[in-house]
Amino acid sequence: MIRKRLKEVLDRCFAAGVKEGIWPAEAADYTIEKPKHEGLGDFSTNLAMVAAGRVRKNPRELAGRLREMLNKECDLIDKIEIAGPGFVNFFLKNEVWQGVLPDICRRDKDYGPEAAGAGKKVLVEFVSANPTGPLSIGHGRQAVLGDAICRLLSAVGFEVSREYYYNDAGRQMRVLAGSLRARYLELSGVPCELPEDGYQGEYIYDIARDLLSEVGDSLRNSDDLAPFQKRAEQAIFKDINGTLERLGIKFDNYYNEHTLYDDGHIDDVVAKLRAQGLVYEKDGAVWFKTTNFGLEKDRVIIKSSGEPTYRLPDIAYHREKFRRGYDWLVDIFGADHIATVPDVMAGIKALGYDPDMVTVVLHQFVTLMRDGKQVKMSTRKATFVTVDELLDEVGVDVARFFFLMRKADSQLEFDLDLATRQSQENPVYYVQYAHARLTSIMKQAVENGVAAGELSEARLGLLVQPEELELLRTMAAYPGLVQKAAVDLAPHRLVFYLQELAAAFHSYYNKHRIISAEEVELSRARLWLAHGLRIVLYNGLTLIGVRAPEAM
RNA sequence: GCGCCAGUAGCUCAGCUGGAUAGAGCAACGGACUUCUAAUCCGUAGGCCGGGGGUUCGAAUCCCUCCUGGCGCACCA
Repeated sequence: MIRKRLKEVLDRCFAAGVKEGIWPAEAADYTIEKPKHEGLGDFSTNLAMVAAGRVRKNPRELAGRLREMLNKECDLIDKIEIAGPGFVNFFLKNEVWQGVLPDICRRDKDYGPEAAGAGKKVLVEFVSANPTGPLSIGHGRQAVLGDAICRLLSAVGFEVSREYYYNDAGRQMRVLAGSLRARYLELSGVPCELPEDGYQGEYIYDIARDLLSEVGDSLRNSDDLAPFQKRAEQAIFKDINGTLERLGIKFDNYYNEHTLYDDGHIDDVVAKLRAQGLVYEKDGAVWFKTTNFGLEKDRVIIKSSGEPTYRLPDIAYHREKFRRGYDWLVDIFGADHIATVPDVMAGIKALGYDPDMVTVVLHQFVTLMRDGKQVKMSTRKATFVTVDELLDEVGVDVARFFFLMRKADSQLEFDLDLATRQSQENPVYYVQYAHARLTSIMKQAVENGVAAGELSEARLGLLVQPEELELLRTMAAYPGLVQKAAVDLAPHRLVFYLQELAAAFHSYYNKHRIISAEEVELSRARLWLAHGLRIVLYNGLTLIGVRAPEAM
């Protein structure tokens, strides 16, 4: 907000300067940012340096001209300094910062970004785990990441649809059904080996036990895998959905790969590609000429067995997403799925759609650390830790916060020792504690008869301590930060911001008293500051799906 | 061999569109509770931003190259 106001002033001066021939119009790509170090002002611009680079003039001289022009604009700016190689630093008036508080308090839960994406429809696909077993830690990261991204996009005005894509057919599911059948037979007294590459997890036994107690041994002589497959899928989806519910995640739609076959989309995609000469037969299989799109080699889309590979439905699925009329498609995949991305993009392009409308967020893996050592996980041996087990151990708030602490590109080391610590070093509690503390102060104030009074009568000009102004500056940056985090699909920035804001508050709290019977006016102003802080913390925590407790 | 991601303090990681003196948490060390919640704070220490070249007013950030780690490179998903 404030940056925007300053930018308008600066743009006006820049335009005037262009007219006078002081700097060229091409220098318009200058930026305005917050200096890294204290004492360099509230904002800073590189305008003079960018311009000087174009016309071979001394940047400090141009900075001087800029300052002269800006000196007439005094409603925001208190002081202007020229520093370093030619930065122009702005020191804004305290009133500017104090002025953000009424805005925050009045908007309350609505305080945040403007709806820049207004009306645009975005489809976010995430989790998309096939029903072959419980959600693992990696899925957990993806689920929370995807959910946070959705929340952010909604916050900036996008119309968000959350979709879970799954496949309940094919080899994987047959193996799953075979595994269940084996366990079922074993439990009903018929010795039976797991099929090759079978699912070894304990959860298969659980499903088998339920099945046995329900239908008895009536399936003992059945060679048909269908009832086993159906049973396994139902049970596993129930489990997955239970986990997602615990995490506070809801999907708008579950898209079954099978509908792509039923509705003829698979055949149609092949026909369309074939019509363009992008498909050929070799070794009994059907190949897609991905080399036409700059890729290294062609890929099989229909196996010699007649079964499509995952690529074909993936392409058809993405085409359906386009056809359903979204403005933006976001896919969230684990790093192990990277190989599919170029193939799908090639397919989309071949079918006449714009791959630039798809953004793929690839996230790296999660390693669990316990007692300073890595917890070894293997899906095959079923030694993985499930999201459910993690939630049992650390709770939803901690799990969500930890999953969001790293950018998607980084591998995430989940430190269970740190996560389970109920106090001190745990960053989740650190932020939550700030909110609880603020709540407690507000309550305390009422009990002591030092109520904040009317906002319109509060003397916010009394908030002149460096720590207070710093808090106000940070609070003012919140909407812009959320905005940027949303369009960049980077929720970790919000997590870092919240830690920063909490730290600034804790520090302030230890240095200054908010409630004071002697200085009533100051108390009132500070209580409004506390109120505003509480709003920003609450909104930020809510946006990442972490609770903002009133007491701890 | 090829592709993607990463390499920043002892450990885990931020660092947005290239900006000024490189940031946080944890761990370590030394302090602060008769006071609004000490799940807190203050202070100290800790760095060839993997190496080497380049681009420019200016590089952790961009380009090239090499090294290390992770993940891919199926007629699995």
